[in-house]
Amino acid sequence: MRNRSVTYSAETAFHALAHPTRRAVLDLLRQGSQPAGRIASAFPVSRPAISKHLRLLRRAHLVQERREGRHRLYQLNPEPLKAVDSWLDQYRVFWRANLSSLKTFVEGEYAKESSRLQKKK
Amino acid sequence: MRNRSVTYSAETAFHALAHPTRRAVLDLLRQGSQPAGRIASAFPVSRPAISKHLRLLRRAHLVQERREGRHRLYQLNPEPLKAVDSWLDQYRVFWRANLSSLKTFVEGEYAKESSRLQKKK
DNA sequence: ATTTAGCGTAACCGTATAGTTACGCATTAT
DNA sequence: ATAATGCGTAACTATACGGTTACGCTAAAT
Repeated sequence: MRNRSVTYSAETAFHALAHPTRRAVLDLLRQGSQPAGRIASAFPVSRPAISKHLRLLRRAHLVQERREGRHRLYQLNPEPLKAVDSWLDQYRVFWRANLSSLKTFVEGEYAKESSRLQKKK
Repeated sequence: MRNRSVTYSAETAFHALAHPTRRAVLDLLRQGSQPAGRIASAFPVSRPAISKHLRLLRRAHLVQERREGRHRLYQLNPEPLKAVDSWLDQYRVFWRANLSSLKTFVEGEYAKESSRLQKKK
């Protein structure tokens, strides 16, 4: 079977990652798939609360659900994180560069724009 | 002067990045610092709305404000993105690994847990 | 000295979020 | 057949969020 690679939007991924509990759920799942109840018991909030976080993670395709008897096993799917990674990619050059030289560059850029700014109306 | 490197929490950064407009603002600032008004004019929402987004980005230390006469120049600060990057780092191994072998690994992990799961009360 | 420009903040509003408890539906155990 | 387990969903509540308009302060322009 061919390795069909799907691309996910960074949009839903970023949104899903915004909540600390959801990031912690993913962190937990790095150790292996776990049933919903076990995931819930790892957090100080109620089971339905976790259930809702899991739904959001499912929608973001960050986890996959698999029914196993009366259990629902959640498995990590790291694919959408690639989109986050490539968004970050555009910024790596900025934090890798020497910061003071970056500052100079940025200020230079604004200087260039400055005249245009004045002219604008 | 020493290069004092500060570490920022991933928490506020993730939260700030959750909104598409704020990510777009950062994208805009990659081209160089800009005054608030110019930033606002690049978006279909009102100026106060952008002002609030900028406040959030400021709190996350993703931008820095600098007064220049009656202008307020906003400058990108990529530092907190490092925290996001290192969070992602723990996941790179997962998406780099062959997915089918990852699946096998994860299922194996659960199998190992399985007996413990049964015993739990 | 007034006026205009640039921009943040306050007050307000509708909607989304994150949490709760109550309930219901499968699946396994007895 | 009945009871218990695992887990999602509905209904509800409080708070956060993102947007708006109105306002006010400071800096430049006239």
